[in-house]
Amino acid sequence: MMVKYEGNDIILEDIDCLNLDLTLDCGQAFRWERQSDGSWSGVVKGVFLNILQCGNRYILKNTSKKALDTVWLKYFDFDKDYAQICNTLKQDELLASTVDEYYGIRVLNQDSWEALCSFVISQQNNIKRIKGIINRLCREYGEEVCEGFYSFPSAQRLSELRVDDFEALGMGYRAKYLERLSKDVACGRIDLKKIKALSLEDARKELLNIFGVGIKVADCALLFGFGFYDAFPIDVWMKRVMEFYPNGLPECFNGIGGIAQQYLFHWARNNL
DNA sequence: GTCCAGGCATGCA
DNA sequence: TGCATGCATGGA
Repeated sequence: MMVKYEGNDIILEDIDCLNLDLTLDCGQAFRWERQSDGSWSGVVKGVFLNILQCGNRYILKNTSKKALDTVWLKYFDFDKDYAQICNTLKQDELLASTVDEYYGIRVLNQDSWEALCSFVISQQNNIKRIKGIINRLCREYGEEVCEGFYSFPSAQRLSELRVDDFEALGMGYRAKYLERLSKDVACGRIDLKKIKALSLEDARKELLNIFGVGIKVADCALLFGFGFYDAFPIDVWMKRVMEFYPNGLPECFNGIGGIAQQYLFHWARNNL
């Protein structure tokens, strides 16, 4: 990767395998908004970004080296060798064509608190509605970082709310899950940093103890928010995909199953 | 009107 | 341990 600084903008070049349109709108993150010029705007860890892709050139507008180093390098996982990962995954017959067709999907390194809340909300829900609920949550209880763009509210802030407040955002029966989760994280009964340091197996056990978190939500949180690239969430779409793997998942998925999953999920939603 | 969406908690066997 | 059922909401 090459980094250039032009005024307040930062230009990144020579990045392999990052298609912003696919990555920011494939159901792993729910808060990025596509602008009329084709760029994407969003807030991560309280930091705003507008980013435009022109081929293999990425323009980060009006940002800083500090933001790049502390937030965006990790979020987009620029250190990971995706070319190599994609080659490995293409040993699988189904992924051989799928990876080419949707080349450039990356698994984002999201904030664990935001990811956990997001996927609790996601259960038995569709992506459009999930986005609406999360946006209302941020607008009501987050802080405005840039005009019209809000941070994801902290557990501390959400712990002050009552179940009715969550219901008013349209969360339905998931309101009670968010209410308890916020209070448990705010008071320290659930320690997300500690969970992040555990093994995949132990982290999964911890998440499964949370009210409103089952296997699917736990695996999504582990993959998208806790850095476990081997987590393999199975939702209604992936259940359909699993029929293509009657003998179990191939060996080439080992350690990177979650990335394989993201390509298969996208393929399933477009083809099944 | 019915069915479905990045499912889970609960009760029961 | 495994299975059936209820659950909020809005779009198709």
